[in-house]
Amino acid sequence: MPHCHTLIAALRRSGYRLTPQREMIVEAIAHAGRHITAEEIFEQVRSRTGAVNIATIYRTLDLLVELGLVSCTDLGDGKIWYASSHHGPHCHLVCRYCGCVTEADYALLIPIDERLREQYGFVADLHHLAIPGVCAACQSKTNPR
Amino acid sequence: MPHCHTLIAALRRSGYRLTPQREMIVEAIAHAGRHITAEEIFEQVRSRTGAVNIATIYRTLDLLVELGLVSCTDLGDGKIWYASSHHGPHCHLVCRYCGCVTEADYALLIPIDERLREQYGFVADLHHLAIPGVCAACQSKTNPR
DNA sequence: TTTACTGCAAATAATTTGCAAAACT
DNA sequence: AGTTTTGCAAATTATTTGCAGTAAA
Repeated sequence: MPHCHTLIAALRRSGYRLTPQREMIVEAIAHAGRHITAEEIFEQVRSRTGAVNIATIYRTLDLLVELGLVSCTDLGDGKIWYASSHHGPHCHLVCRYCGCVTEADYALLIPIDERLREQYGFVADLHHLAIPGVCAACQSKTNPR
Repeated sequence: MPHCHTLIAALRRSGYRLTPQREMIVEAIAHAGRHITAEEIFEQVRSRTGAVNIATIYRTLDLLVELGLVSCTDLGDGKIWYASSHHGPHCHLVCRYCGCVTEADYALLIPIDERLREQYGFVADLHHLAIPGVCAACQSKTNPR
């Protein structure tokens, strides 16, 4: 488990205390290998020890995001999805019918990044962009207009 | 006020009843000329007559969205933003510091639209995409890493 | 007159907060 | 020891829902 150690070390280096709760939360995120919600982390940690509170999960996540160790994305489903910053950039294709989320190549956003910077002076955070639409599987189910 | 009449006519044509509440809600959206929230519509309509319920606003908005007369966008601030479909396609640049929202040209998303279709079979709904980042004004306030 | 629509009030659901007790360093 | 961090429970916020009464058609 090398990656969660990096995160834990970063927490320490920033002057924050290492508690068993934080350690377990960090491990849950680092080992997930995908985006997870606060609730999922809560369930996962609770099944290991029983001793955690959902408020602690939220507070720790806020901290990790602020330190830049974890990224968060709003996929428009009312929850916030978290992932280790180690998880490379990509965008999320969110289907409005089945709700499925596909990760797409980040490269196709690069030209947009540049143009937003030039034309609007806007530095976009495209590393976890959520794009709504209809997935390939749901294409046929949709009534053609 | 020609545009709200279009929406009202469309409601009628679809077999829905025209109530004073719906009329006022539709007018609020059509005349806003920008995206507004359910709460804003509520306040606006209430100041005109006092007789509306927030639940009615939500139910009417759901209906209008379903009929395709109104579009809704999640700008990641916990609210849903509504606009008349008459309001042309564009994307929203949402600043994560000051929260300001800038409308950007839709044209720069067209290449992405095409590539998502080709490579992933995903038909993106980019007409009101929200892009998180940092606006020009907040650029200087941010601590350079 | 029929039944779609509204108002009201209570229910959700995810997240946040205040405060006293517990535990890192 | 001293301050950070946690747990608990209550608060918040945006939105939804059940149901009985009201009003378009």
